[in-house]
Amino acid sequence: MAPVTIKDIAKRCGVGVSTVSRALNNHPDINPETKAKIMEVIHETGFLPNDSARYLKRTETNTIALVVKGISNPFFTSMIRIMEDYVQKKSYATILRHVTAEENEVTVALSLIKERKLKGIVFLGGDFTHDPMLLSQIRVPYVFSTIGNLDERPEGEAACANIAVDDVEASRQAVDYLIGLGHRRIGIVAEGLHVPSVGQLRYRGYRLALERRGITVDDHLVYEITEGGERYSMKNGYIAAKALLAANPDMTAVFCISDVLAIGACRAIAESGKSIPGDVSVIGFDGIEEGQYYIPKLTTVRQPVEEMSKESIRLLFDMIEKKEKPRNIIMPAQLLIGESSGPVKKT
Amino acid sequence: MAPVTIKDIAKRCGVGVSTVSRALNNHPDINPETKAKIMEVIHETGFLPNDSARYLKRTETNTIALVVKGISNPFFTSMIRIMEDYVQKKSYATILRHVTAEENEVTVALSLIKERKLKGIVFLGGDFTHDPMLLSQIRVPYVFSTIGNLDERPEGEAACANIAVDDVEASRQAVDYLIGLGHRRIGIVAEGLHVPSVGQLRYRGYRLALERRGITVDDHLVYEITEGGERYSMKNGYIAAKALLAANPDMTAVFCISDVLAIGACRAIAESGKSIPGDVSVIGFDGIEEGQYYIPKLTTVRQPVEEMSKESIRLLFDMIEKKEKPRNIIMPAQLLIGESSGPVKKT
DNA sequence: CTGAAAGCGCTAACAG
DNA sequence: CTGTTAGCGCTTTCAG
Repeated sequence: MAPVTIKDIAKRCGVGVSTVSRALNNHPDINPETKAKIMEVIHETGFLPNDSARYLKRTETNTIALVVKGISNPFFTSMIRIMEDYVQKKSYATILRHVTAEENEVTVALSLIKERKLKGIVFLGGDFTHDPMLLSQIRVPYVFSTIGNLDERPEGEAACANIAVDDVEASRQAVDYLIGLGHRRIGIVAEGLHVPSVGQLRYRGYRLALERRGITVDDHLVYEITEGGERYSMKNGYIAAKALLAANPDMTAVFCISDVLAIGACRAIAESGKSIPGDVSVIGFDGIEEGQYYIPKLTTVRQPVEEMSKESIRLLFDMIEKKEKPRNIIMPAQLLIGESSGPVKKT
Repeated sequence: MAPVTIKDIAKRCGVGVSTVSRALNNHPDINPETKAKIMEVIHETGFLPNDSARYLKRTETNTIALVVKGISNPFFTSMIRIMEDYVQKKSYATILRHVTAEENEVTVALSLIKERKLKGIVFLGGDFTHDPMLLSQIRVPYVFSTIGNLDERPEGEAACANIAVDDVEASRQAVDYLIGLGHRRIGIVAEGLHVPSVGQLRYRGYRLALERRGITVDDHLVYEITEGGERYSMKNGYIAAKALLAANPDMTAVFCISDVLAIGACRAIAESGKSIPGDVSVIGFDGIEEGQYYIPKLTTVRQPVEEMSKESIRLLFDMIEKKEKPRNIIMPAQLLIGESSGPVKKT
């Protein structure tokens, strides 16, 4: 059964295909009556235009793409929603593309640009560094959102638009807050320590806080997640905290580089018979909604999701519509004090 | 800057376009040397074939689609992963399509089938009932997964393949377990009470449990979520429990029709100064991983995610490859006893 | 306002 | 093994 096409509609209406196309695309140059009749037949037959064919032919569309790596991360979920809303207000369409851990997000973007004739791209999550050759092939404006401070990137990528919090400084403050509470034996659950990554930046903040306060960094207190696949998972946080606890009975606080990890860590601590924050304080990073429903409510470094999302889109449209140059924007992070942190227990 | 096409590659290699196409698609009828040379040029130029054009031309592809409504629901996240793996083992490609609350999943599926020449569809989440006219237009095998027991569906849809747990019975057992623990004043946080939906089935199980034990159903203990958008959210669970608690000081247990709701409810109970399960027991539904990291660990009705996912794909392929008829499969749910439920406090 | 005709980039016969 | 050719379904000039 051949599917119904624009030709069939044209035949049934006794008009040419171009007229049907005009009806479909809300073209002004069409008789309202003709249009009404065509639309009726379209509904009757349940005709759905073939997007592949449309995009193949079109030379430009008002569409941008959100290319997301790690879609299961709840931190991104809310950003996606806000961005989609905001793009819609600009009368642009959004296409959401999830890339797996194995795919290269730049390649995926390149492919989408060609096929969907995109006006711009927002990258959410994903790798910190990219092949400059590949990157240079992107001929439309694009923005990296929440992928770490640009200044930390290799030289070649300095021209990219970028929006993020100052991961190093925000982490430093979080750990400094723990130190202020009297903690000295502070663990960290991190990832990507030896490659340019958000994890590395946050780890650097951790070290910085300790060093400035004259506390020696003890490698036994550093847990690096190396497990493949979804690194930022509760399970990994759980495993990490178990290991840290076992190796450091004197540890009184843990800084986790994401809330999801922190939740897993809390569970491990609770299971070991210790109380939070009585025996061990826990701090996360991101400020996901879930953390506020956790018991205890998570202390965390809150990234300004709403503003970052809007700013990402704003920046992208500045480049698309006003031909502005890529900018590098640092957003303020905020330490959100919940119930998972407290003063160190007097001994 | 016109993007590089298959023609450019052909020209640069001094071959015809069809030879390039053959190289691209691993066609056997091609000289290995020619192919190697073509592939080299392809990599050099960074050529990416235009999928729209490919799919437009192709008459069939070994592809199935996962059409998911409510992608932020963690319960689906793991199912998606398992299904994708399993489909890959069958040497088929998967395309994951997220549909928003406003979109109609059947329409989306219809459009995908035409464009991507799909062999089959799995619907995950989404509406319980569909326009039979629309449904009948789907000309490839499809399976509804975790969308409630088919027997409860209107007559016209009896021919659909369906995989789910027995929502009514599983809910009945969960509530019966609470009754066995001595609870009499049991609240429920549900959704879609008056429309055919998973929520309605689970609510029916709740009523059934009470009735069989001779406990009168008290409408004050029933909270129906009506808030638009994402209904299954921690926030809604939180709001619901707050309301139930305020209206029923004597309530000693709450059955939530999803784990996400249950987590929100726990937080509300904890904030009201009551203890879980000391003062109030909480039971969820789904068995998401997150629930096992929650404090207290959630008591829940666990859906067999792994088996349901595999069975969904197996069923779909039985229909695709062996031309089997649609079947209706009921999977066993299992009450997973955690730390959020316990005997009613003696007064 | 409307129709005819020319492709978009690719695959799939069909001849060599 | 390889090149030529005819469209896939649609949008878009370009003439009416």
